Amino acid sequence: MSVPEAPDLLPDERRERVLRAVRRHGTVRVNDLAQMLGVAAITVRRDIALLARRGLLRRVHGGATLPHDESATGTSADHSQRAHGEPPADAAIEDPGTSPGRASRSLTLGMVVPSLDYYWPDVIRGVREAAAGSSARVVLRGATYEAADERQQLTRLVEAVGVDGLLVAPTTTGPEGEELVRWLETSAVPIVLVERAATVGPYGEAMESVVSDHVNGAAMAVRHLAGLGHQRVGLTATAGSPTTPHVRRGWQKACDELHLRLDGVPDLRTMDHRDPSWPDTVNEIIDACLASSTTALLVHSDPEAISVVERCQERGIDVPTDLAVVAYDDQVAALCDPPLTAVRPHREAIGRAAVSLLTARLHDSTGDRPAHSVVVGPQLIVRDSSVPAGG
Amino acid sequence: MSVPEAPDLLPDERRERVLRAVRRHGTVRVNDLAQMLGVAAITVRRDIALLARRGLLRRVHGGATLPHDESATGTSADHSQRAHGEPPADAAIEDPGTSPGRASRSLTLGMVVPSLDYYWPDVIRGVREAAAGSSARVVLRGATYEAADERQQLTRLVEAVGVDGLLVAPTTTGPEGEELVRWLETSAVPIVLVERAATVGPYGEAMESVVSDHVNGAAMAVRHLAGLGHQRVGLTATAGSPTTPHVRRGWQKACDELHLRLDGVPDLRTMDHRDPSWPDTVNEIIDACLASSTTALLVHSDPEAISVVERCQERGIDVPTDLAVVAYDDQVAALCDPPLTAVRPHREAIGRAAVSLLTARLHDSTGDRPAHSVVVGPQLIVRDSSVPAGG
DNA sequence: ACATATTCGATCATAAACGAACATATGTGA
DNA sequence: TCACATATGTTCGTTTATGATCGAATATGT
Repeated sequence: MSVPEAPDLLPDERRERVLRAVRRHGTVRVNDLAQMLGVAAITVRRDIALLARRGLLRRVHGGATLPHDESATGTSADHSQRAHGEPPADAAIEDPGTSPGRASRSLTLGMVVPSLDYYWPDVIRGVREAAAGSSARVVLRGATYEAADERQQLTRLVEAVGVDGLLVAPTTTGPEGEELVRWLETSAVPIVLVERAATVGPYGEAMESVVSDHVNGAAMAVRHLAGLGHQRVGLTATAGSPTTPHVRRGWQKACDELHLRLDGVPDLRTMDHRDPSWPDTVNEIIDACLASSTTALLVHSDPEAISVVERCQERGIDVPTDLAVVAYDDQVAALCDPPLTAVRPHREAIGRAAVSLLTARLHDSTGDRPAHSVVVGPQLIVRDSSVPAGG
Repeated sequence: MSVPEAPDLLPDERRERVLRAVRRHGTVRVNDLAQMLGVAAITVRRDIALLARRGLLRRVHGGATLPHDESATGTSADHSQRAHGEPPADAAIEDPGTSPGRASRSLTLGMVVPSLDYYWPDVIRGVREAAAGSSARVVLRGATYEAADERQQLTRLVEAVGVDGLLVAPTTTGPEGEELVRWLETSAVPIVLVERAATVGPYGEAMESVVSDHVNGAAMAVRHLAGLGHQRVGLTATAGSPTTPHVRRGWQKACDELHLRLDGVPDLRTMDHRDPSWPDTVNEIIDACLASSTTALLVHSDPEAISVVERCQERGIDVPTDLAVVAYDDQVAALCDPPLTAVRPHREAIGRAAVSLLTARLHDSTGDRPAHSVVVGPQLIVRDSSVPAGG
């Protein structure tokens, strides 16, 4: 369950979100929305009243639902004529160039993700939305980070469930990873890797994949900080994460390009914030910055970033004046005080793109469709932890 | 202090930036913009009001968002077509009858390619096919490799033809390239780069693009040759081509990975086969291979590869026994005798993917769709110029 | 039906955003 | 140089957005 998201939105943006929530879930409760949007219930009510007046949704006691007949009102530009009851699909539906009369047997897509509590829920949401938009069904399996487990899940999905294609976020590092990829290669159904990439075959052809451009994401953070005048930008990243190597590469690349010094600048790999040793680690991180007069720090995973900022404040180090902090990942970064500047991989877009890619392949009739890889650019959300003035 | 920027811009430039910010982020806040642009809030407000009057964005309390029916009015509304008296701005009060959802209005896509006689016809075919599949219209313009020319074409497409989006294969190298990219950034319509990539903005965000993975394409060729036992794999590539750097990088990378020697191995950049000096160049290429006992050669552009093979045969050098040849590009490679093994960038797929990407963006209603880049994997077509016996 | 728990909405208070009017540049052309 | 248009910033009163309070209205369970 995601934390109450509280980036202060424009009134109009908020209403847009209310509308999206209604379309996605069919019905919404005032209080849920209020909590989610970080505003008072009365505000949500007023929003709903406004939207209802425009015919965009229907007010009911306790919340709102989809309007009964949308086409009659005609006031909505972007979503009309959706039969009520079927929520979704303001998603980007990528039509794979198939002609309209194509056999539209509804597809079943299998998805295996390494965890269900971090990062992936948003990806899954994107998958769900996009799948609903092309009336495909999604069968979800959560695996641990053990490759054997993943193979079991995958086998089941293909053989027992009979999915038409797979979205897989597998372990691709280490020996089991290699083996898993080789196993995937032999799969009977098309596969799209999600947030992973791999090459297969004797010549090292690329597998189909959808990934965030973490390299450029990290580079963007560095460029932002360099633009603010910082000469020494440090990095700390959780050792276990698959994205860490990419973040580090992007950080290095951008520092090189901008001729920022790297000698002595912290480049740390740490446990994550749930590890018992974390409190000590935070101090070490901060000490390393102080010792090397590093004035800006990119912190992989926003919970860790929040932790660093809090400790800085306890130690009398002002953020952003003494140390500018940018979080890599934007799940909870907005909730910190001050709100953290963060690089946000667009997780829903990843999910949507993965479905697009897989359905495009499944609909391909030519048979010589080459492997497509989609790279989704992260966004840099500038908040207060990096810029001195107000925001 | 000096946050992102402070250079005082021309009013018009500033408005372009406002517009760009809205297009990039979906919504913007007056205060954020004011700070970013280094002007007072009232100025931003006035800009927003002006732009809203032209229908280029929608005013909301606290900022601005994308206009509701962007594709309908936004692009060509500027001068032609529309009487001055009627600001289409309040088309925000949607016309009920005409637009029952944005998907219905057929799109017009503009495309500018650097040439019409090599490589691009197949890309264009892919574009045409995909566009027809989603009943979009394509307006094509050929430009030379001069950036000024491209800008003229692009301006015309946007302002006179009124395209909804652009597929552009621009010059992105050299100073004109930089400038062109900056110009593209301010464009009023979404853009997808084709076979090019670029980053924009203060943080270097990626532009939307569709490219062939020439790096891995070349690497695949090397892996193929290494798999056949070759220890020294040379490269020759035409100096003028934009793909050459990628091919070279892939070749180097694969050689490194496979621990193939690079010292003394030919790494040549040449004129193309229409240059008067080409016949001499071919001999030099072959001589370089003989001199360094290089037994395999990757040749950029298949006409050049054919030429090399023919000369080899004239000189009594057997292909593939004495020298294995792989062509990079597969337009005419199959017609050689022996047929050439070739790396084939899937040009039609490039075109199709570009249309998919652009239409997906044009249909996006959320406004926070991040930049997607599609990387299409080339295929290695193994023929007789690399494998000795029956392949 | 009754009791209880929510939910709703009128009203007021506060904060932020807005815009009219005026003031101050910064050019531009006679 | 002056007259004049344009562009921008400042002040201040007005409008909009939001939250808190509290009595009324609406569900829900017995």
